[in-house]
Amino acid sequence: MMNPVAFITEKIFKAINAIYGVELSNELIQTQATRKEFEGDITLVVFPLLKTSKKSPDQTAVEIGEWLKINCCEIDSYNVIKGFLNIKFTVTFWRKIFYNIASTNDYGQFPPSGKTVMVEFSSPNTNKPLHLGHIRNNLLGWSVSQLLSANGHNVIKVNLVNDRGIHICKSMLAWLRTGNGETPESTRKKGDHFVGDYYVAFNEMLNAEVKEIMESDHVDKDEAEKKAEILKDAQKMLFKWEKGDKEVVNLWRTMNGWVYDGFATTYKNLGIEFDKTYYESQTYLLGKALVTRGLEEGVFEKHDDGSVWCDLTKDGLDQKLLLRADGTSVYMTQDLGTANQRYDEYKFNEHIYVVGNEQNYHFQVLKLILKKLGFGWADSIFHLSYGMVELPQGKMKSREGTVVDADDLIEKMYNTAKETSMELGKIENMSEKEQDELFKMISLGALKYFIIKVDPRKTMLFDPQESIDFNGNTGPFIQYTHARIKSILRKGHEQGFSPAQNDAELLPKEVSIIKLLSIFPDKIKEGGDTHSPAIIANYAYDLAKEFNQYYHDTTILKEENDNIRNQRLLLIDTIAKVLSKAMGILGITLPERM
RNA sequence: GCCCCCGUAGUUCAACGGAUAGAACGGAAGUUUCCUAAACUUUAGAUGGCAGUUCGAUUCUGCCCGGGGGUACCA
Repeated sequence: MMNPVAFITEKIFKAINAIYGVELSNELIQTQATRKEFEGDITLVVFPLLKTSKKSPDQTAVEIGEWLKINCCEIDSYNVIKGFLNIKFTVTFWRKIFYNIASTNDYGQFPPSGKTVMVEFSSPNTNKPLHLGHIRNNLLGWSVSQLLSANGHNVIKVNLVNDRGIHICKSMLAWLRTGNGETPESTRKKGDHFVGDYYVAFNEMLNAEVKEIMESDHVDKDEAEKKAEILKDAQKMLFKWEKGDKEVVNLWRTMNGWVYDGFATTYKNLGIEFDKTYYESQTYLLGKALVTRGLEEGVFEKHDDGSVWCDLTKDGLDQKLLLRADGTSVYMTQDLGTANQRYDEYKFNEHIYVVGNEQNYHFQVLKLILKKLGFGWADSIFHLSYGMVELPQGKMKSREGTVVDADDLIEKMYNTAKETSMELGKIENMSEKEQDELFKMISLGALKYFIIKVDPRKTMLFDPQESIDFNGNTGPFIQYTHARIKSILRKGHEQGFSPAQNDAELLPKEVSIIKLLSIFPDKIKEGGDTHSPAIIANYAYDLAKEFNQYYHDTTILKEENDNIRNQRLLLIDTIAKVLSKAMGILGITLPERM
């Protein structure tokens, strides 16, 4: 596949070698797309080359430009402005690039790299339904996985379900006390919401009891919580669970089952699936062996009370607890164990954890300890740390009831998509089923694009009202663009036209679209390297916008010259294909009509 | 206290150390005889502050101001 940037970089390398007799490292050859206000396609920044040329910026630029023009037939002309060498390729060159792209199957897909990448994401607790924060996690995890696949890697998507612990016991206890034997079926509730409601009920009971104790015993909140019977009961239940108590385990199984049914629905609605699901109840004991080993090797130390620690003060960090005084393991212990297990299982080249940035410290420590234990693959762990999602009124707090529920949100988006589409009245001739699919497509496209287009590392603001906007830099804008292209192609086909490559002339706008198409693989690569699907999202938007402007001031179907018309049809057909591939990576499907 | 992240138009987001800091929404004014106006065109509007490094700083360094997160027996 010919890439204009790689092509010109190589030519410039040769030019410098010929003119100055120096073999320059590629880092010094800095190119960028030429700004619209100047003539040219690709621009060389000559400042880094001045040390080599020992001449003024303009002189250097002219010398290189002149050499290129004489020695490369692909270069049409050049101009120099303030130390920037603007290079313009011939139309023949661009046509060749265009032809390559148009005839490439699955353009943007890299050949197999032989690398295995594991991506862990979602990682829900089983005591409450998924919320907006999980949605960002899920969408990120999914799109990064797709992006890495496009880069040719063998991707394994895994979920780690936190299905054990005190929080689950709280829901269980509340259900035993107030549930009256109700089930999701009997109440017609989604399983995860059903269980989540008992978690809320538990906290209400706890708060009531704490308040009582605070008043009667005149103690503060922390002290009162320690005395609360209901909390002790929950802890007893956890103890029973760990001992394998039959009744407790059965209840646990039943309630978790309800939650899994609910999760499955939400994942399906989001279009997300995993290759493998790990359950913490099956892995929480892992890691203890590693602690023993670390103790033997002197990497860890045991305190007088029996707790085990890793001293990281020499690395500029704190002391880290690995085993409690009672011998039970903590989060870190489990993660050490599961990472080790997964490496043994898959021998991954990279393991990405999609986890919020409040755990930056955790992953810093995790990698460090794995290294201290002598695991060379510790360096292949990458924490894809994403920022929080905030609401207009501030942070989401489950205690204050300001969480945005995932299922509610999906439903609201659906209804808005429906209303808007109905108002526009362009879908009357569709069947109910087609309409339903379209509304789903549009609402999910809006939601996914809105979240993915933001740099993962940044805290983002989610305004439920504004996110349902379908204008501007949004998913539906791109979907609409795709539907229009398809519509034009259908119409063209009806009239007996078909997309075809020939040597018809290319308009400047067409060249700029081809330029944009030619950098798609670079964007896939960049997005994969930086683990940022946002790059793909913004690229797709640029492309869609470019099409809209192009279509506005060019004739296609009415063009009388067969060659020109067919070439233009091929161009927009190629745009549709690239849009489809790009959005597919983000988990967004594009409609044939809307 | 210590450690980490962030601060860009009224708002939400962009910008490998590169040219005159880009979009979108919202505001103002326009466009509908190739598909489908969920579109297009024009217009006003921003780098928290002070130094430093550099040919060149939103980007790198230091200090200050403002916001968020973490911080040893929660996950």
